[in-house]
Amino acid sequence: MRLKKDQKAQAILQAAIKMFAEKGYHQTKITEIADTANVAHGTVYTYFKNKEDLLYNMISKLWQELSLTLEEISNNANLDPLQKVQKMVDAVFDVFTSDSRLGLVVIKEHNQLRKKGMDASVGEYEHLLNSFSHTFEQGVAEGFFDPTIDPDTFLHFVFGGLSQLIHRWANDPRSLNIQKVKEQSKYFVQQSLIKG
Amino acid sequence: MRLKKDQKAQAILQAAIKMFAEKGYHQTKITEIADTANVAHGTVYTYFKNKEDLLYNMISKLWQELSLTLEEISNNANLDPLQKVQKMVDAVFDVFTSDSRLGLVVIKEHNQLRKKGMDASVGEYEHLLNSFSHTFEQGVAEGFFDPTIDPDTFLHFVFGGLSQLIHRWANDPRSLNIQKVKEQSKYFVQQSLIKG
Amino acid sequence: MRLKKDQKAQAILQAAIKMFAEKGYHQTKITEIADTANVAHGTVYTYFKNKEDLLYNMISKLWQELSLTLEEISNNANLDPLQKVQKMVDAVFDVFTSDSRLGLVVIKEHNQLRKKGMDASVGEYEHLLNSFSHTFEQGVAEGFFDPTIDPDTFLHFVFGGLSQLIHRWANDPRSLNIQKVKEQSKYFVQQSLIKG
Amino acid sequence: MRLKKDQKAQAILQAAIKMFAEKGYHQTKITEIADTANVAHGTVYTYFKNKEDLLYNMISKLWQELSLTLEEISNNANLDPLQKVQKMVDAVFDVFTSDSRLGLVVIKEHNQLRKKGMDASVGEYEHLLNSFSHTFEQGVAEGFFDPTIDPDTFLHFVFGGLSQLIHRWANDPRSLNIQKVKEQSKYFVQQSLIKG
DNA sequence: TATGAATGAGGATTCATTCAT
DNA sequence: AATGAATGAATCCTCATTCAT
Repeated sequence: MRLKKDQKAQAILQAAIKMFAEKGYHQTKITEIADTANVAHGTVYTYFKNKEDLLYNMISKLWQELSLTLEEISNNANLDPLQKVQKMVDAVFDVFTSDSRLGLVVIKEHNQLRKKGMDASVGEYEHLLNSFSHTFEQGVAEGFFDPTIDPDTFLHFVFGGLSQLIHRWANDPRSLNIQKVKEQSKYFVQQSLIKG
Repeated sequence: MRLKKDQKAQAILQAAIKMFAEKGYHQTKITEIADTANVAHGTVYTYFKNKEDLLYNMISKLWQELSLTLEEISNNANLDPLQKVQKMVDAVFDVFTSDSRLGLVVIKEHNQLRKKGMDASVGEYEHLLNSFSHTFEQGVAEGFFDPTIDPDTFLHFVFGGLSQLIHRWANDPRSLNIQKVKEQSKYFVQQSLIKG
Repeated sequence: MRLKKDQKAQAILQAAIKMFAEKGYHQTKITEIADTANVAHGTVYTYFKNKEDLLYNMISKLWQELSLTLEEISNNANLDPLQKVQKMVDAVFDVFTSDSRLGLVVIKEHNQLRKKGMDASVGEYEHLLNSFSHTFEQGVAEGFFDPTIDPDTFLHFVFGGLSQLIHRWANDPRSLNIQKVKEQSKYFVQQSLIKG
Repeated sequence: MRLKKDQKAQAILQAAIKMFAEKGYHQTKITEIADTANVAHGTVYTYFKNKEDLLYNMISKLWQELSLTLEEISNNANLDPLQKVQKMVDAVFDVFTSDSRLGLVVIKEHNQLRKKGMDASVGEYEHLLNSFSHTFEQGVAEGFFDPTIDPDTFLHFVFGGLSQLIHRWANDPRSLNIQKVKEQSKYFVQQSLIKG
């Protein structure tokens, strides 16, 4: 029973991801999500508070996943700071491209939540920032990274860059070779970080 | 008469920029724009076809401006490729921060048009891409830039990074020192481009 | 459930007939129809695509009814051609006066649909025409009717005449004795048809 | 100056007739009429009180013309009652088909005015009715016409029949031979009127 | 008189959400 | 839990009419 319940919620969430990615949040009707999930539209409200809650759920899910992964990387004693940063970039790509539609939704509609002060990512984002900052400081202390770089600025810059690339790719996967893009991105990051 | 007409259209456009930046496209009512511009809501339709046309106008205006500036930089024979790229980054910051609200709208709502195939920027964006690609190739030929870099990927990456930073700043100007951010951005770009 | 559903649709349709007859199609607001039917205005759109669809439904319903009746008369072997025509006139009166308001709407607003190419009646009208033409030809063949009459012209003439009378009556039932009008009409038709 | 003024009013009225006939009253915008008449749309209000006044003008104009003609026929001592009626039918056809578009407007949009109690035709229609009634009574008195006929009913019947035929013809002039239709109509009228 | 920018009343339609079954 | 009929707030856009120039 418990399992079944989750399955239906999952089906609805997946349907919402699909539709939000294809048509955008505002252009997607609850009815379309319900149809895609093969349930009555009233059922959506059994599992989710409202339309925005669907968005909240999928976005925070991805953020949590990413935040957790970055933390693990940050705490991995077997990696040097540069390796950690490289792995972090990999992780961002992996999370966003594992479900390209979900990634697209997060990138496209994240502002939607921000406006309403429902920003689920605030907490997760700080978490993520901390993981990176920690790694960056470690890198500076160990003489790997350029100490004149502001980690906050750098993080936003890189995150923006990766988002843009992933967004392009998700919209038209054939226009970009995602593996090459990933390698190039890691290279940009490395070049920017290491001491000139 | 002609001047007056343009003035009213400008007032409405400015009001729309203000409201779209503050509340987002979908959350802004035509009535609010009209109120802000001190005209009756019907007047909006005297100057603009519909709500989306307002967005189209402001976005394409900024894109055109940027596209033109980048082309000029690209064609400036007095600058070496690295200087050109630095100036291009400056130009992006300048355009997007000259009217922080307009910049915010463009970054936030650009997808809105993309969906409808009204993407005014497609043409301008290609133009912009060409200006950069040209400069990049020149830089490679003259031995300044790393030839393994894909200019397309790099451009998207940098553009994404800059967008993200500007977006953060425009939402809360006190959270970031825009001049420092600009300098840092140029540094990242330079580090990524020049031969390791 | 099925029954209930139809009942509500019927209530809305009846309300629309009432309002369209009283105020005309363009002067009637959806809200008025909904109020008259004691439902929320949104409910109208649960059962009908839009305002025009309401008109379409009521008009095509009456046309179908009439078309069917005329066909039955036409095929009735127990009647001679003149009797058939007389019965046809009766049928027109009966259909249009059974719900005087519906009749009024059909006569008043039929053009509304015609403009949009939604003319449901085109098919039914041809059907009706055929029933009459068939009867007319039979009448000519059997020597009852004047062969110099063009059945098409005659049909339009009679239909126009009946419409006008019914229209007058429906607008102000006390101004005309509908039974007398019916008898007179049948007399005109008979006089026009039979051989001079 | 006086002439010029009338010319402009005429141009606007003609434009309105054209547009109302083509698109119907509600579907025609003042701007379209003004464009067709090659004046600014504000100018329409210099010559006509409002949109409905345009309709009123064209309709009452035609009614007056017809009313006058019928009166002349009615008073013509050189014609017997049957000849008068025949001429009256001719007159109806002539008036309505002289400007087929105006005829169409009158037939299509006459109700529009009736609703608002602006029925310009009330006076003229009574006039017209009187002309016919007078002729009919003369015909009965002189033994030409069937005294059991109610002239009111007959008039409405005939007027409806003629309207319908003219309407069909005006909408698609090639579908009906108007001269034949006229002759047939006169025949129907004659057959209905004369003593069985 | 002529113009056309400005007005704003007016109304159709959508769709997220509720709730009786 | 599941359904989907019912709701009505929300808002865009139209266009007849006015009036300052």
